[in-house]
Amino acid sequence: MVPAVGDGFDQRVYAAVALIPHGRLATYGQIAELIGAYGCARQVGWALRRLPLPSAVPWHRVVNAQGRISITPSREGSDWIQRELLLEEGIPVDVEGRLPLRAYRWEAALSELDGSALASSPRV
DNA sequence: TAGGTGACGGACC
DNA sequence: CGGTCCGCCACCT
Repeated sequence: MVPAVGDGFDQRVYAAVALIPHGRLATYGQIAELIGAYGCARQVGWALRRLPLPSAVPWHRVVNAQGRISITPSREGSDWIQRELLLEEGIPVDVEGRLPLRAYRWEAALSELDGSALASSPRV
């Protein structure tokens, strides 16, 4: 169903992030590509920034492609909260935000996309 | 309207 | 490894 209000972008980002399994990780670019917005990793970051906390969306499972939590003052602490949440899920995170992305990276399966809000993406 | 900014990514050095 | 640069695109002066 198409969202009644607003830009579907944020909604699609949240829908994609919601698919990330517990204890697994995805990158901003990965989420972007997943919703048919290849190259729009930054926009994914902004969408998560607009996410009111606390949230049911597992936003903490999204990290950058360099395998580290994006730590910046503009997040006003949500970056450290992200580290805490990941540690709780069993993912070892460096004090500098570095983590073993290769080992915990989530590979999205087409079967998981079917029927989700992502289906509204243009067919290739 | 123009220009600076950023929860990014990839190429280079 | 780490540091820079550049392309990217929506936001915010």
